[in-house]
Amino acid sequence: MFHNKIPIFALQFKNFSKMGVLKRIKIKDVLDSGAVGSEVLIKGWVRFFRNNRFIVINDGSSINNIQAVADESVINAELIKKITVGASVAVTGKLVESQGSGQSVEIIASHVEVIGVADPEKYPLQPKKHSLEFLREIAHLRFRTNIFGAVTRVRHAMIFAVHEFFTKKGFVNIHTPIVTGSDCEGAGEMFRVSTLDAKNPPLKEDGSIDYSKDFFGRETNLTVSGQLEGELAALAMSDIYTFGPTFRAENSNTARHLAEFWMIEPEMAFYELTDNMDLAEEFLKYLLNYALENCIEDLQFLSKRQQEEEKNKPQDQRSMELIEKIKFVIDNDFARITYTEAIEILANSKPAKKNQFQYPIKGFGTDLQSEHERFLVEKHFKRPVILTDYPKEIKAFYMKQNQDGKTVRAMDILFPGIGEIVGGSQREESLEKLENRMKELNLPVDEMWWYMDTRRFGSVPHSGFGLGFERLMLFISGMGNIRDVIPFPRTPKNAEF
RNA sequence: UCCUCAGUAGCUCAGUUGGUUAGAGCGGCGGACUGUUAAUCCGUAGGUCGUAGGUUCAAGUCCUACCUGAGGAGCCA
Repeated sequence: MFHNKIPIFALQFKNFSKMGVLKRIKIKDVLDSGAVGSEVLIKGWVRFFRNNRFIVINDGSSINNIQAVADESVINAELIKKITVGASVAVTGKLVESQGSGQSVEIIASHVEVIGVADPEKYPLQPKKHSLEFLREIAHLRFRTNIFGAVTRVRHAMIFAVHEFFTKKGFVNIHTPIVTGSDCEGAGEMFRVSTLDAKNPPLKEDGSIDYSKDFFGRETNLTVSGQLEGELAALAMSDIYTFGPTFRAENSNTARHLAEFWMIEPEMAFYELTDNMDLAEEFLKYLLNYALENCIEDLQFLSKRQQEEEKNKPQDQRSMELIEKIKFVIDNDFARITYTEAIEILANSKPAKKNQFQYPIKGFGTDLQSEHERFLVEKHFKRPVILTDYPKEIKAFYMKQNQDGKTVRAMDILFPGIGEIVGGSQREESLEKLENRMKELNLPVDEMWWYMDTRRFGSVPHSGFGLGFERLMLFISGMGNIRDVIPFPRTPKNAEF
């Protein structure tokens, strides 16, 4: 996806090593080159083998396969038995225009080698549709399917685009710690990290576990967010971002939650809430646009897959066509409203008046539920929505308090079908206000001395947000389950592979 | 964690109010086939019906518990 079309002479030149030996070329490059007449060597895995003659091969470089045509003179009966779905092969031959109708070019094989056989009695992937649930059980092999090939390539493109966007904007990438000693990151249950003997841990006099004997000399966990450390860096480097794994030990069993997921967290000094929203919106649109420009074939395939999956659904429950949906988000401003305005809209909405909300809107202070967010995004505004200025009670301690004494400078971006894709805020830069809020919430101010120091010395207004990378992948791929947009999902009761 | 649904061949599923020997398509295996497109055609093997109890003359089918998965909810990104 990052290669330009290679002119024929270039392909022919790259085709051979200095020793004059034919070099392997990726199938994507062969197809893009259109270098009909060239001698090529391709290597990959057999997807189909038809009529003892047509070997269809994929090497992961493209959603598209290449067909090799092998005469009896090239593959004898013994070799034919080894060419099965899933086997790895190397094919040498001349690239020609195809006589068949399913592909524009194909390779007339002069030599076929089976590199590794795949016992067809045991190989679980058949040339037919498999359920996504079944493929999850064979996650080690599902890269070999069209769907996961496409998702994996798009995922890579998005990773690259994240770094490109921030690099272009002068942001600095920070690796924040994965093992953390702070227990007030306030984002849910954490996984303990310990080298103590689980059956027989050292105890203190009162019978509690003595973590001073543990590896780090204190109780430690896997991080639930790199934000606090990100703030430290931003208050010196100006603009930073993190892109790392995050762990939540919540017993969440949904299509939108993982116990281990990847999060992008930019943190910007001298940014107020509006700057923060502007950046987040620009960022999301950049990523979507990057996908359209670099992954169109994969997106077209994923779009077809989604439509196929949804064809049995009633018309009004079907998703907008994937590429159309992506373009729509790029082309339209996100709606921006305050929490208080959202409550008003919801209170006056049809479902509220007809008592159709499972959780009724009880005015200011009501925590918005999925059904409310969905109404705002999918029914009322019909585009992404940024909600700001939430009641301080339902948000984290570090968010900047507004003058009204009731709300904080938070912002959540809600996407259709996904819900919250971004959560962020302007941070409280006043040492006094931050300390008071932490005391109200019984948070250990002393233990957080390093965090408080940034407010003590040269504090400035600053903001940041977190983007759940897999949620972005859900939106961009049209997949319905977050377990299908990460190679090896970690969820309650599942850490296989 | 809560609610609902599901678990039958390698995969996708059918299996009636409990009643003889549990079926199909795909895949596999054997064979045919030199321009196929999820190739096609002929033949064939393959099942402790999620696990453990229970009800019954009789359980894939009914009951209980547990395991696993899916959809929805909560928590959130």
